[in-house]
Amino acid sequence: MQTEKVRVRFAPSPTGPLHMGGVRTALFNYLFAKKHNGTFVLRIEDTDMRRFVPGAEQYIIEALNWCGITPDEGVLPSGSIATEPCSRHPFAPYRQSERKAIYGQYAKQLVSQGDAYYAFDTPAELESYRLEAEIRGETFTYNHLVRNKTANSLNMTAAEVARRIKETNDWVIRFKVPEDQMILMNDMIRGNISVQSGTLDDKVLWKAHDGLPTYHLANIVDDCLMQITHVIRGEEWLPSLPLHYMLYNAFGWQEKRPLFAHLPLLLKPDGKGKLSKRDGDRLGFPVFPLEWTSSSGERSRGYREDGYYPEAFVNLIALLGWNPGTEQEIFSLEELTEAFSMDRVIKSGARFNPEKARWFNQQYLRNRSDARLAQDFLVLLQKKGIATTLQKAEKIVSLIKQRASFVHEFWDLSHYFFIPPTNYDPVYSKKSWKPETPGIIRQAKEILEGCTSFNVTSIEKTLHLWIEKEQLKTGQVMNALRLCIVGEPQGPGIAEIMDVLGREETLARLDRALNNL
RNA sequence: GGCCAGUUCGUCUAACGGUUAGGACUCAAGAUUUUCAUUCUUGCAAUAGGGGUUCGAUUCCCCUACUGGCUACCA
Repeated sequence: MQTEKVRVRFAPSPTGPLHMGGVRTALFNYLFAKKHNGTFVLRIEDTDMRRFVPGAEQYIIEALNWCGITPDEGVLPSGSIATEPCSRHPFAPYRQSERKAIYGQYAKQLVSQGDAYYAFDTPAELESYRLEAEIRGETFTYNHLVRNKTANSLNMTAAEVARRIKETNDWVIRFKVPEDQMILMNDMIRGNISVQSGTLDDKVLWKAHDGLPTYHLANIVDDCLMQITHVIRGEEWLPSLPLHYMLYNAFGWQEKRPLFAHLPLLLKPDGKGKLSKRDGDRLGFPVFPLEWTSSSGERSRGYREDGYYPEAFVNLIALLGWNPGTEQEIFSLEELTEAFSMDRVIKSGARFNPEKARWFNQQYLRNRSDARLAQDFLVLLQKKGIATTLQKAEKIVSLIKQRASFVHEFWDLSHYFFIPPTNYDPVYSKKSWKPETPGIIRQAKEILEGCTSFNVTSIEKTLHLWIEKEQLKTGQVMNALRLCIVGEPQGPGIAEIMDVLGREETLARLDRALNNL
């Protein structure tokens, strides 16, 4: 076990918006770091220039920021990636494209040690190997059998190699996987894993043309240089773990090799496979923390724009693949940090459930103070062109909040406070508007006019006294009043609504209903 | 196809050899209520299959099935 300070990193590629699985990986890294008083580093792995997407890096930073899982190292206060070393960011730059100069020597070291080699296969040649294998019903694996037959630095003189490198651009550096070696690995979540090296292929470490290493080389070199102690990443990386172990061994870095934890994947709510961008559109829920518009103008919705609280979002993704072992389900980021432990991470993939996501937000909405909700409500009302006071907004919020999961639902739940009903729910009318009802409403009007102070308790008291005296049915009267005032069978207690509306508006609505029904 | 990992209610999960297999979401029923909702109560619903090991397997081992990932000069 490491005795030095815990250092973890989240190392996304800027190939598009980070999806919720990526955020979860970042979150677990963050939680692990905080739990152990360690450092959470953000590093941008942009070694594939063809897949680079402008704006993706900024999106990643903004998304993490929205979630409150901000990196300790790698990102400047301005929100940009640190490019110059300083006390806070000692290993800058943190963008791999800016670290180009570093990787070359390590690739060359492996070649000169005999752990890697120059391979001169053209793309066309590789393609034909694949085709041949396919005809035999196999998948082409670039292994020791292949490297013995192809043109590479293993089977030519140094002079020939030098000549080839000079003359062509079609060369890569491949890792030379031992022919027959049992690779023993350990994962913090899965325990011991072993694999025969003979089943592995000679992965490309250095690409032709763009002068950049592949993920594998850059990742190992940077993790070592940046003194990363724990690599927490998605399960899709598990098949690369043997290569990464071999790389650490080849460099003689086995002492510095971090501990690995491969997180279970997030799966589609239905059907097969891991959660993808498309599922959101198809099933009607966001897969991204923030809204994203692609260069082609295609828009993907975000949790933020859908009205989720970042706390709720973080809470719900934290419980996908991890649980505290208690029955607690609602956790602040601080509580998560306290409760998190890697040995309670689940091994199997977690199917995402959008309904439970809603429920989480509902919990957070309920726990918000009326004052805070009223602020948001006011903004929403403003967009509808409705002016009201903070006091009134707060009062209405307190009456409707337990019916909502999102703030944007407030309007549907409260419009009748601001706009009198123009049409009356037909089913409800049929049920509550009887021949004798107009008479009752007229009487109710008089009663309400005479009600000394127009507040909830006095309205209720007055109404009930009258109902009792006249031997009316409570339900009959209340439903009729609700029909007149709200127009539909929904909402809080009718006295509460009258209280908010005020005497004048209440009576006006009764008159209106009398004329229209 | 090959390699690796996984498999408890529909979903998220608890139980790290001994429980009537627990909780949450969803759904259903009931109670409360002037409507809707809330709240409360109850209910439906699971150890993939087959072999072992053991006094006893959800739990340990093996096989099969299924699921997922990977199999690029992508990460």
